[in-house]
Amino acid sequence: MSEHTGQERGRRTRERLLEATLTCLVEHGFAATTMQRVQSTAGVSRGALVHHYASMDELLVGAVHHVAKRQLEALRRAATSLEEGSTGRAQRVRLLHSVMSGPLFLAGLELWMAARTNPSLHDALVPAERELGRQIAEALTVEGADRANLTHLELDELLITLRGLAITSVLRPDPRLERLAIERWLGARG
Amino acid sequence: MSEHTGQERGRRTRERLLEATLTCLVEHGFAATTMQRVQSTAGVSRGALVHHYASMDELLVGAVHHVAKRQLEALRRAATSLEEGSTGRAQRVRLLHSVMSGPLFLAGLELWMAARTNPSLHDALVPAERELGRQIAEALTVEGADRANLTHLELDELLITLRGLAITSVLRPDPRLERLAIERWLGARG
DNA sequence: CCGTAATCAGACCATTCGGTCGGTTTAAGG
DNA sequence: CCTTAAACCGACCGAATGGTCTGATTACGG
Repeated sequence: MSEHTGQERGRRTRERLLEATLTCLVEHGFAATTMQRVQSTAGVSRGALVHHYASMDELLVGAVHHVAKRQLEALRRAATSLEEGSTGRAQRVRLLHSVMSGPLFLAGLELWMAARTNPSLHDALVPAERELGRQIAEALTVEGADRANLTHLELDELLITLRGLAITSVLRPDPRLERLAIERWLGARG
Repeated sequence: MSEHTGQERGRRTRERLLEATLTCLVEHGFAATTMQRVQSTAGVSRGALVHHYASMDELLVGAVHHVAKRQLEALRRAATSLEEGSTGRAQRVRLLHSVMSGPLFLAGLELWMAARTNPSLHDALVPAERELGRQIAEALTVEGADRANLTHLELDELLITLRGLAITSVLRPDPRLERLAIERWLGARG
């Protein structure tokens, strides 16, 4: 049962490297996320890092997909409660909010900003984010509950608000304002 | 009349350096905004840069105040149309939106994100942003037009939406969605 | 006119960066 | 068992980084 196969070992190393990359992004920011910091955070040699990710760009692209994957996992795990018929839009919004905050989202935000001026990151992030959006929509939709499900447009609008909320909270955390903004969003659409 | 005085020369140099810093932030991002790039963009020697801003942190703190100043100038210039009694909330929102997009805001956004993990930048940005918010509120308020003026809370909420809009547009510019989000915000408060 | 302080110039420095490379270990297959 | 390839190691490299330092130039008060 103990998976000590060769390719499994490589897989684990890559996982540790990507996880370390997210940690660095969250704790030190994009500018201070260097290969040396990532390797020491992961507890991995330079050779190992460079073997799996030949350049910084490759590592960052890997991080993009990793963070998307992790966010989707988190959402799906949280969304199981939806299947049990329990109700409304408010719950969906709360679910999405939980994914659009916290360390995972912060790492994604750093990559998002960096992608603006980094072509290879940009080329990886845009389609990844598009796909993530699709998966999120799917995970939040319950067959038959047409009244509570969100349209694509509503989802886009909600994402905008949540992003604004997240980036605002980065420097000015204000739970009261957060709750209020979400309440208003819900209230505005009856 | 020609201001060739000594301290005026220094002031101009500082101005060019700060302007070059904003240019670098917008065109290359925070991570690639180095002292060398700033000095060559500004067309200034290393000695001059380091004379006015002894460290990178000092330069960035200077940039924070510069961008705040420039944003406020832009808003005030645009807000003159308000004084002439011309109406409503929609115009205020449009005004604010014009300040919360474009290169100037982008530079501020880079600094905002960087401030999360840079203490001295954080210490400079938080109070500066608070003050800017205050000044913005003032610039948008017209005495007597109580019905059209925005409350502090409404302003905070609007800023959240506009920030979300801005950061979304960084990677997925969608004028249609932008307009829609703003319309909804206006409509929701009748 | 002179001294002094601000401004500017650019050579220089230690450190860190991303990336290369030769060699070793480990696992898989014939 | 032996070959082969993937995984890993860490010394090494040139380039770029933020920052220091010595002098030159400029402006201005006395």
